[in-house]
Amino acid sequence: MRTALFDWLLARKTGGEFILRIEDTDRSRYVPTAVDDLYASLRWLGLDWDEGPDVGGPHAPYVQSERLDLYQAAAAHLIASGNAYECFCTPERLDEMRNRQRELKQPTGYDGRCRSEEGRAEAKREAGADARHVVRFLMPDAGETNVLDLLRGEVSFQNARLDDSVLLKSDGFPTYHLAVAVDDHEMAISHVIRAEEWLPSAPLHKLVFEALGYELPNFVHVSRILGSDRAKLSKRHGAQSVLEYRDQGYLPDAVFNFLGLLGWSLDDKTEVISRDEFVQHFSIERLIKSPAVFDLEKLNWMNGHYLRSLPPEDVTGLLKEWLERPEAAGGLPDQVERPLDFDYTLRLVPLVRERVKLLSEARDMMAFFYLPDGVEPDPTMLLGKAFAGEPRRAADLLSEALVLAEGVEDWTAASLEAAYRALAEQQGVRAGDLFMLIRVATTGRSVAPPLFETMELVGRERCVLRLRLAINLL
RNA sequence: GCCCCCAUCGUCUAGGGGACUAGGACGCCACCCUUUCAAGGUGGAGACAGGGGUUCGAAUCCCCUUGGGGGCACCA
Repeated sequence: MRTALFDWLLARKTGGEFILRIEDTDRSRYVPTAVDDLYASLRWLGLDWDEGPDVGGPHAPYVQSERLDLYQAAAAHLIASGNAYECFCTPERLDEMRNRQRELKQPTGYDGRCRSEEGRAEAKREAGADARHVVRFLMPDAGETNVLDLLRGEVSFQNARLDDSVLLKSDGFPTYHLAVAVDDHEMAISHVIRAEEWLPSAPLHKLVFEALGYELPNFVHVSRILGSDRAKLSKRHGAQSVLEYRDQGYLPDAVFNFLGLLGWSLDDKTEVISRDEFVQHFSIERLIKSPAVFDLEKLNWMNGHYLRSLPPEDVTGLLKEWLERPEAAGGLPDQVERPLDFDYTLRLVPLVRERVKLLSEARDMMAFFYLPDGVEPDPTMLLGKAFAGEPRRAADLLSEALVLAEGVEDWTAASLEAAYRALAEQQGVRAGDLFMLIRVATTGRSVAPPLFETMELVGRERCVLRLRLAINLL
C-alpha cells in the first residue's frame, strides 16, 4: 500500500493516470476475496484509480487472467525470434538440480538443457506421454545489462549470472516477467514504481521488453518497509493490512501521512502533511533509498494528532459511527440507545479527543456519558489511596457532595467547582482527594476528563443518582 | 554459494564539499501547567559504522572492510 501510495502521488502530481491492474496469474494462490480487500484498502486510504477492472478504461480488461491470449502470442513471438525456447524439464528434475547446486555451494539456476534440440528431446522422453512444457527466456551468455532506475541510477548486471527464467508456465499462464512486459506496453505504462525486491529481475524485464520490441517504461525501485526487528515486514512480523488498522481505530488521513513519510520527506521539519500538500510536493527525487523501519509509536502519535486537529464535527461523526456499533464489535454497551445524539457527542469531543490516540479507545473513555443509570464503581477503586480503610469518612463526604449536587443553583462546571472546592476546605480534605472520590462515584473510573466539565455533561440527574448508589456501596 | 541494493540519534528523517558546536519529529528523561489521565509548554540525553584515499577543506566524492536488507520458483 505504501508503494501504491507513491504511485498514486506521482500520477496525481503529474496529471497522469493511476491504473489498477489485477495480477492473478498464479492459480495456486488464488484467493477470491483478496481483490475485494484490495479495493477496500485503496479506497479507505483514498487512493482512487482512473482505470481498472471495475471502472474500465481504454486498455481493458485489467485482469491478467482475462488476457492470456496476449501473453501466449508474445511467448510465441519470442520463440520465433529466437529469444525463448520450450523447456520440458519436470519440476522434479529442477528441484533436484537446485538441491545439488546448493549442496555444492554453487550458484543456483537453470542448466539450460532444453536450449538444444537434443536436450529438449531427452527431457521430453523423460517426461513421458503427458509431457508439458514451459517457455523460457534465452538469456545471453555474455555481456551486461544496465538498468536505469530513476532513484538509484544505472545498475548493471552480468548476463552470465542471469537465469533462463520461465515466461510462460505449463498451464498456459504467464509469469510476472512476461505479463508485465506485455501489459505495461499494451497499457502504455510510463512509470513502474515497485519495491526493491524486483531490482534483481529488472535486467530480465529490460531484455524481455527489448526482445518484444517494446519501449521501456521508467523504473523506480523503492525501499522496503522493515519490522521493528529490521527483518522484512510480514504477517509474522507485525505486519497488518490497512484494513486491520482501520478496524483498530486509525484514521485514513493519519495512516496516509505516516506511510507517505516512510521513505519520502518534504523537507527538514514538516511532519504533518495533508493529502493535497503531498500531491503538490511529491517527487521521485526525494524518495529515500534505504529501507525504513515501521515505527508504530509514531503512527500512534500521528493518529492522536489528527484526532486532535480535525474539525470537532468530523471527529464527532467518526466517533459516533464507532460507538454505535454493537458492543461486541467495539461499540458502547448494548443497553445504550442508538442512534446517539450528535450534538451531545459533539460536546464530549473536546474532553475526549485529547485523551485517546485511537478511535477504539474512546468507548471505555466515554461509556459513562451514555449509560442511562449507575456506573457500578468498584468499592476499592472508589476509596482509592486517600480513603482506603476509611469507608465511613468517604461515605460522609459523598453525602455532603450529594447534598451540594442536589442543591447547586446552576449546573455548570464553574459553579460545581466553586461548590466542591468550598466543601473540601470546610471538611479539611485535600481538594484532589475529594474530586477523585466524586470522579469514581460519577464515572466509575479513576481516569476521566476533568471532573466538573464531566459532571456538567453527565447532568444533575445522573450525578445525583450515581452519588447515591456510591454511598450505598460503602 | 552467487548476484543486487542500502548505511546520519533507539526509530522516521534533513543534509547532496565550507552555512554543521550535524537540524526536525516520534520515543525517552526533567521541569512547568494541573482535580486524575491526557494534551500543551520549556529544557535535556541521544547519530555521521570502521579504515584508507581525493581535497586547502569531508556526514557529503572514490575504494576497501563491516553491518543490514533483498534476489537466485512453472510466486508475485
